[in-house]
Amino acid sequence: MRKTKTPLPADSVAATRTAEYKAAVVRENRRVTSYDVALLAGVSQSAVSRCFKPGASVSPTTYARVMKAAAGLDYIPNAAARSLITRRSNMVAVVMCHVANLYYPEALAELSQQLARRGKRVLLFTVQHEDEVEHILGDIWQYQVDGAIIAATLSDEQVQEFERRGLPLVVFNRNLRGRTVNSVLCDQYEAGRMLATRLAAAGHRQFGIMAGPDGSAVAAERRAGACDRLLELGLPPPVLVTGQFDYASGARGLRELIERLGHPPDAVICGNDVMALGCLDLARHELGIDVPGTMSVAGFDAVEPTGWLSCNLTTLRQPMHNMALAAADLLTSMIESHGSHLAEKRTFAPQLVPGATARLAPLAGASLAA
Amino acid sequence: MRKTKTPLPADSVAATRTAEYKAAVVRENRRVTSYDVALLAGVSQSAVSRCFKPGASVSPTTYARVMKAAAGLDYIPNAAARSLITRRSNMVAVVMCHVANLYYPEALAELSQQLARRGKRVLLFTVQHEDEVEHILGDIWQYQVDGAIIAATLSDEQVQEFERRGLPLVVFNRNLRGRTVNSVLCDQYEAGRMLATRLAAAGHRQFGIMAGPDGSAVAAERRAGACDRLLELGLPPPVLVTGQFDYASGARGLRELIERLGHPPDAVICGNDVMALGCLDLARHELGIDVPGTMSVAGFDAVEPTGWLSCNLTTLRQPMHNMALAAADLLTSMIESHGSHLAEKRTFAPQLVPGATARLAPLAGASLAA
DNA sequence: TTGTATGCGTTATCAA
DNA sequence: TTGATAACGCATACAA
Repeated sequence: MRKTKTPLPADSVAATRTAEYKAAVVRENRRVTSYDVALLAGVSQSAVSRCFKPGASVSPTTYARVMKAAAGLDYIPNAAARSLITRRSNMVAVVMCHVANLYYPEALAELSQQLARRGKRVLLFTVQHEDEVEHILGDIWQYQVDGAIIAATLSDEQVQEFERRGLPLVVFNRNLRGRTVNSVLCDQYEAGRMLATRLAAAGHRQFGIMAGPDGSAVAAERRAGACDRLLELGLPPPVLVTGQFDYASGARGLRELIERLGHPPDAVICGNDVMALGCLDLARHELGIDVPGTMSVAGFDAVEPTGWLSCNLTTLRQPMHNMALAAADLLTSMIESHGSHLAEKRTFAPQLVPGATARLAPLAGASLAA
Repeated sequence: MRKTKTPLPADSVAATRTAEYKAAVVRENRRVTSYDVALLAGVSQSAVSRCFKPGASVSPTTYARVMKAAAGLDYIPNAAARSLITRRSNMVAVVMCHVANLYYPEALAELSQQLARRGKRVLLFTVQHEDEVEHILGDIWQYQVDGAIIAATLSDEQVQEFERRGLPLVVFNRNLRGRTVNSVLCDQYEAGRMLATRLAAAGHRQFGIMAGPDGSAVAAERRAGACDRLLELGLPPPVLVTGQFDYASGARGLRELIERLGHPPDAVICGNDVMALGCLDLARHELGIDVPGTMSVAGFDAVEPTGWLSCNLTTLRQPMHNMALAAADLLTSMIESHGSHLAEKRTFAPQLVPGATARLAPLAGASLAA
């Protein structure tokens, strides 16, 4: 204790006491708790707790003293302890497959933002293939998240486990047939149909379809939509190849299409943009094919590079912002309703981005206006 | 109770008891706890706890009984409760600025994977601008993460707060001058120098430098490296413009360069790849400039599209995989050493990706061999 | 190896 | 409005 002739001003005394407290906490290798703050502020621990709960009843003077003590001690409530009793962790598990791919980051960024706006943080689970999801479910249960948004295909058993555990679940961009589960998706089947319709209307007859990998549900639906529509229209059966959703696959796919047909198809519908760009580059820069003069190329997703001059791809956009918003809303609503929320499927329409790599017929509405 | 003439087989009895337990848990609106498992397995709660702790001493029979009971009740230890006592949440905060940008997703995916391998999960904090970081620090303290990896510039005070709270911190790809803080980075200054050197050696004299936004430390270092090197080489002062790291900025920047010079520069060093591609597209497709014949264009990051045929950009690659690995290692080591880990800065060299948008002189070594 | 007892840091209930 | 007290679900020291 330092001795002074004149008594210390109140502020200084407070500062000294605060410093002593902090030293004690460090010495005893503890964390700063609400109890420390209470002691320093001269109130009960529950008073401190109430000060950090919005809308609790505390007198202004108590509040001020507590906040001052808390600030001095760098006190922040411990979310783990809180979640133990409130049963709310304010964390949401987000599961994604290829975060490094071009389309997921946008979804993730939007989700993170929308959830943050609702006071929830994203606990991220990345996985290389969709079938690895099983391995991380255990972690999801452990971490006591308030809910999960999963951009992967779940089995019936897996969905049931969510239900059994009462864990709110939103499936993102996967169409789980036969299961009533909350989901947000872009209508991939319709997207495939739409592209086929518009291309066919422009006079293309021989189609090549370069689908995504076999494991992908999204790929399967886009392919099915396009194929079904072409069949309906009575066009010659399209030639079908598959790729891995990557750039190299796009080039390989086009080579295979040409080999099987003996010539380039009139139009190539690619499973996603990256494949479409691989296809496009090969056609233009290696094979010297006139796109869209003699061959049209289109993709899905409208990822950023498709808007660039040198790409300017014809593609279909998924309204990612709205989808993320919907997912966050659905999940929040489930969390808040404690399971009484009815399962809902929110499907968004894809939006055609004309680009310059495909000849498209004008819309019916446009021709009327002409 | 169902009455049966013959006694139920042991398995069936167990199943019935398990079902009763589950029903009770639901009825009382509780969660399944280690205590429930203990009761069902006929052991103490601590025995259950030990069964879920790797390397604890439990007899095989106890272990088997506990695990059976646990499986029957879908029991999983509660990580929040555990973290309260172990002081480990097994969560790491990752803070990033524009997750939707092309370069971050790769970093995030790598980080998530490397951390998962070490038993840690990523709690994601996304932010629009680097100066918003301040707002999320409070959340970081709350969530009791074991450490943080931050891809944003921190102020001295902010770094000090991490130290004060004893929270392990790794700064990702930001060079915090004057502060001893663990960081992993790619040498952006050297990258700028390298590009200037190689372009100058190929005979380019009049440079345009299209830097990234003013707020970005990475942008500033790349620009400084290039400028300093050009000055050293005694070349005419480069014309300097800035952009926002986006595609549109690249085109705008080139227009501005041409306007200020009266003609295209010999070479444009762009602050990142996306701007470089914007610049390149404008030059080739709108202005009809021969790239790299009369003007060279180069960028930084080697994001995926730069490898595509129609882009094939000359750029510098950051060894993201190694950087993520280093960051995860640094952080784990800090966490495990309880603060005795000495601050370390791990700097990785950028790697030139020649591409086809810039004339580059052969390396000194190559010319010797000739 | 096993069980008992205690504490982690908070919120919630209730009486004052 | 305030304070005492009891959970929340687990891990750990200690005794058996």
